[in-house]
Amino acid sequence: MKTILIADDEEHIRELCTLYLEKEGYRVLAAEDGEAALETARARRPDLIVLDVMMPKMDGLEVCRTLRKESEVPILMLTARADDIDRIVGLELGADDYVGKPFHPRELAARVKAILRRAEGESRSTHGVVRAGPLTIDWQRREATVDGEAISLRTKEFDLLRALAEHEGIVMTREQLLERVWGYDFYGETRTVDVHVTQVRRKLGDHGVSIQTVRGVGYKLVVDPAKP
Amino acid sequence: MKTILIADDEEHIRELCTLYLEKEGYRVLAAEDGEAALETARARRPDLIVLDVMMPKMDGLEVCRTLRKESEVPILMLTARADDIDRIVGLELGADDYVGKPFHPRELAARVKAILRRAEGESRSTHGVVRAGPLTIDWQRREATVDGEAISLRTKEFDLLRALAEHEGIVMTREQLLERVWGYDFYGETRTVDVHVTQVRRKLGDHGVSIQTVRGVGYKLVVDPAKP
DNA sequence: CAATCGCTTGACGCGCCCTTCACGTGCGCG
DNA sequence: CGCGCACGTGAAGGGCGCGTCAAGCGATTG
Repeated sequence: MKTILIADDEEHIRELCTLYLEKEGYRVLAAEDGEAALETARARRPDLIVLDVMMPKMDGLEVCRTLRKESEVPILMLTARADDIDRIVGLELGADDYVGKPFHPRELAARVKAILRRAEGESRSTHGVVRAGPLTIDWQRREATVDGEAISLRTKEFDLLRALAEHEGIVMTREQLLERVWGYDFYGETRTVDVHVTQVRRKLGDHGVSIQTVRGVGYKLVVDPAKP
Repeated sequence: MKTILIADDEEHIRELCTLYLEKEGYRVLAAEDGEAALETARARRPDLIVLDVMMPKMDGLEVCRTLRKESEVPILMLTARADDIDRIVGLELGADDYVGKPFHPRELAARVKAILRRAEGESRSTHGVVRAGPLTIDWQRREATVDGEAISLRTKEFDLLRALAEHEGIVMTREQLLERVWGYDFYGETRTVDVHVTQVRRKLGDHGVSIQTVRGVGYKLVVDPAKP
């Protein structure tokens, strides 16, 4: 049986995650701040660690850095800030994956399962690349292609499309997109998202992948199976 | 399992490097001065040796020279002085690579891995040379050429271009470049990178290889496939 | 000791892109 | 069937990221 350590300062998040992860058959440990996380990680040697970035005493980034020097244990970060993401998954911190806040515990459980599977077997074949039908997003090169043809996207457009592509078929609210792409401290209009969606739609063209409006909720990226 | 010998008179540097290298799966030996390094190298026959230039009793340059007469063991030099670099990688000393102090241990680990990979292939053809389209960077001779024509680069410009060329097509942030080229403890402006990029661009000219700005992120080196 | 070189940084200006406003449109619900 | 609300989208403005120049400064060299 695999053991997961989850570190987050909010109790209801720890409880929710524990619930879902135990349902998946994992043993779950919890820590409510960075120092406790580090201690528990060293003492209990979990098979995977979930770290919130924002925590008291020692933040998740610091905990991650410290742990990385000591072991290869897979680490999954929770973050609300899009800015953190590249550093987290990049070489600097060496985390294995991240989940943007707010998240559904089911998604967390899915990622955990995926990471553990990958850690056991091989790894890194799709490093830094997200695919959705004819759409390919390579964020290391920061290039997006549809049907093999490059499309030029501006900063926000790229991040927006990447966020949607990572949740292919899943509806994302404007608030989720704002947090993922703009960061938690963005205080502008939610309608800003709409404008960027329009731009991205125009650039995506008609190649069997599109951003659909879910009226009253948000947007989702869908792949048309009928298209070649 | 490969064995690495690290020689540096500062204990915390030895410890830090040992940590990172062991994490990569190497057995690590340590020596705190030049004579000890030479002794250990002869007795234990490591697969690679990391030498600090400034050491008591016998400096790294001297150790390197001595070892070179006895074996082909790959040697990586650590130096704080930019001036040393030319001699280090030149024919006289024949070190396999260098890392400027201050360096990030992750950087060291990456170079070590690269050298060992190269040493296994025994491919002297790519020894110390990075290619990207018409651009060739021979960092052992510390020469850069475009379309076979040499271009004269200053220290920072050369290291900057090398860093970008080693990640051809991959976006590097200003922070990554600063850490790589300037060292981890550089507390200056990130805009410094921009100025050097401008200089390098000017010297690169228009030969089908260029440094592209990725707005809001950083820079990447791209090769124009259309150019001859 | 003076002269030179290379690195850094401040300043300035340009142009892109983000954001917002405004208005038009169509879907959905009463 | 018509009203209202949610969304699409064009246009404008200005913020700011970046390119570039040049001065200052520490280091090095003759």
